[in-house]
Amino acid sequence: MTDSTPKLDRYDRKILQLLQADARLSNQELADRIGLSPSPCLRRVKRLEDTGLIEGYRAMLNARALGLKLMAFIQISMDRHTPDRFDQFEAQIASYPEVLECHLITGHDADYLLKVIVDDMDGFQRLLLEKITRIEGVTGVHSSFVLKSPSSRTALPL
Amino acid sequence: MTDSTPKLDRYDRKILQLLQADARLSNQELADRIGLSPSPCLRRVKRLEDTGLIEGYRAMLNARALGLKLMAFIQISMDRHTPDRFDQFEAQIASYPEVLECHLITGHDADYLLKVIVDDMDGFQRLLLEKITRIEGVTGVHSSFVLKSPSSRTALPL
DNA sequence: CTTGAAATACATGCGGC
DNA sequence: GCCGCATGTATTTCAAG
Repeated sequence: MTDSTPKLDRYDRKILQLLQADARLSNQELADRIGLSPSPCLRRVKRLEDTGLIEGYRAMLNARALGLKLMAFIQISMDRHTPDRFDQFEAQIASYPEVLECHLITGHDADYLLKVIVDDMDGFQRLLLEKITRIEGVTGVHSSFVLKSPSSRTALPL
Repeated sequence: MTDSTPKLDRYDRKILQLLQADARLSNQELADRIGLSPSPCLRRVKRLEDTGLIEGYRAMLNARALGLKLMAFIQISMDRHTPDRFDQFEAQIASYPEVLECHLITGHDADYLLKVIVDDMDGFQRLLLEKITRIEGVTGVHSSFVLKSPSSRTALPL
């Protein structure tokens, strides 16, 4: 589905690396740095966008400067593992902007792992008690608070 | 440190929202959409960049299309909680591009939570056995594999 | 793929409001 | 603080080699 031709030569890889680091590079800059002229460079970027390899360009914001001082991971257990339970849970979760990530996982007693970000403990409490634990089928919840994040990349390894 | 004046009016918020969705918007487009002329719009963007509220602009890539088919979370326990142990661990971890995130957490028996991405189980095994478990002080490791990620945002809630 | 030229769109600074 | 214009620059898009 999301895949296709894994035909990436060194120019494509270079393009991806550079755009992962700075999405606002102009085509000229990009062409210069990969050692190609602007025309083929732009064609490659367009192709990478069209094939879905580049999914988009995002500004990364400083969470703390926005007052989002509390990050946490929440492990969720569900009562039954039926498709409708899961679908409903996922739909609800998708509507909460505080939930940055939701992963269905294997490994221990939990079914989902959520990464959330809120202003403070009060915001966390509201998210947990008024939203997450009220979703049908949620039986267990276990929270871990983030003290610090020594590393956090958006760039995938090439 | 990273904070400062939380003085964000509706224009600033709009700018942040739009750039979070599409970092490649031109200043003109941006100005149009927030209902301001290009000059003050650009001034605001620059200010948001200078104050560190906007940390950068990144291209988001499709991991699966790059052959990165296995994502996992790894919980790490350390033998002793001394600064040098932690510093050394964090420095090592920072040098592994497969580790997308490393969080120092509270909550259960683990000290760190890592989010990693690799090609397949073989790549995971190598990362775990040849790199992570060899770091001094690592005593416990518990892995959870991601089956699917129904939601994954980069945009922070405004 | 490259070069080069034309047309377009852009960022930026200044005066006026 | 904002606007709108003017200017110089950068960018895209074609053509042809």
